[in-house]
Amino acid sequence: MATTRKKTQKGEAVRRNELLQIAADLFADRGYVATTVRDIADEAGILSGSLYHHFDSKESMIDAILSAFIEETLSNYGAVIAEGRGPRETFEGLVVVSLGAMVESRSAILIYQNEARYLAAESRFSYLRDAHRKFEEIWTGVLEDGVAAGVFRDDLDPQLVYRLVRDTVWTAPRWYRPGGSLKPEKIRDQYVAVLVDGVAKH
Amino acid sequence: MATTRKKTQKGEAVRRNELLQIAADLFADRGYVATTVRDIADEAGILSGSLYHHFDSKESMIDAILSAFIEETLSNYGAVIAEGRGPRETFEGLVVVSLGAMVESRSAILIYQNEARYLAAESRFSYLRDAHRKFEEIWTGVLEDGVAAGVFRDDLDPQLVYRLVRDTVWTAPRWYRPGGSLKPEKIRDQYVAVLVDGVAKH
DNA sequence: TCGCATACCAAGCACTTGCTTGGTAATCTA
DNA sequence: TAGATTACCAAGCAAGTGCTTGGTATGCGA
Repeated sequence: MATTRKKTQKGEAVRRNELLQIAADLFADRGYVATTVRDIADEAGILSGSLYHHFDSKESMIDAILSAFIEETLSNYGAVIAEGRGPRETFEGLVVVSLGAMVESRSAILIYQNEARYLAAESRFSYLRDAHRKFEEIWTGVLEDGVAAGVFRDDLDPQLVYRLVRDTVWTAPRWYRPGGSLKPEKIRDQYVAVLVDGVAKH
Repeated sequence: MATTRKKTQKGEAVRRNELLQIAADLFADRGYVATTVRDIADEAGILSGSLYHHFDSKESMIDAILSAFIEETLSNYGAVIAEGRGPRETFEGLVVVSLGAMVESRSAILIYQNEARYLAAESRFSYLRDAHRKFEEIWTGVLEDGVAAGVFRDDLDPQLVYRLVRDTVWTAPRWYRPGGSLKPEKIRDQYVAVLVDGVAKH
């Protein structure tokens, strides 16, 4: 009867997400330009034209991937800030959730790192510039608080240290291998230790 | 006559290097795959077919760019090691020359960062894997020395910290703008301060 | 059981890609 | 000054690109 208002044969959005995951893995692996719609279709076991039943274009695929990643990351950052702890703990929290995304959103991070720069020039992807600015504001805000509170080094340049830390945590997915012997917890602990000691006043 | 054994109308290798620099800037900017031979030729003021008078293929261009960069970097690292100073000073020296390359070899670094991973799979570019291994040996060697000497933190994992530092210094060329208001010396000082304090024992 | 939406296939179009070919004006060498 | 070399142009080819079109088998709701 009709508790489910709409129900298709396989779950309308399920297949779409499957295809997005396949596309994301390929984009991350080979690069967006080097990945063809035929590559994606092959991996999904369909023909290239059939992708256009689910998506307007190849571009709309990377759009969906990047939008979801940004939304989730901003949400995670917001949760850390909302805890309202001290600069040192908040900084550590941002590092931890960034490295945590390495496990859950590895492909999306790699795509964001590799493709966002030139995509952001197109109006369709202007939200990338907004996200970029928000990320920077969050990180530099915490760093400035820490300097003002006297827990971070006096000579710390928030913008430069933000870039250092950002490059560090967002580049780790390049070499991190899910399921490998190098556990994310160990990476996290070493990174937190070095970065926190690096920014702290001694 | 004839102190110059060979002398062509413009200096044989000069034009080749001009074209390589143009190609490097484009590869760095748009990515190797996304850059067409027509792009390179346009920038050089010639037609695409004319490039093949100077180069066998598009691939041989990126080959020449990466080979030169690796040779120079290994040479620079070797000079730092050869000074035979302590782990802390040697570590600092490696950071400094890496960031120095950001100014002189910016495009090559970006290409190495963005394209080396998948190129290394091809036999033609197997030297990339060798270089990668040498880089790692140099950095982890210094880190291990520092731990053994008691100047670096006891819990330091050389391989992980190498990756952190490597990602940090080699990613900076992504946002560094030559000739901009942000001077390389300032970047260098901040990075050295944070990284050295991050790895040092307190 | 009928009508319809879903999820695909088969074929191919317009365009771009790296690269090749045949030729030519300018310069260097003997 | 004659021949060779250099550095390019003009034209185009084969392969591959994203995407479109028209069609079809399958399952769902009424």
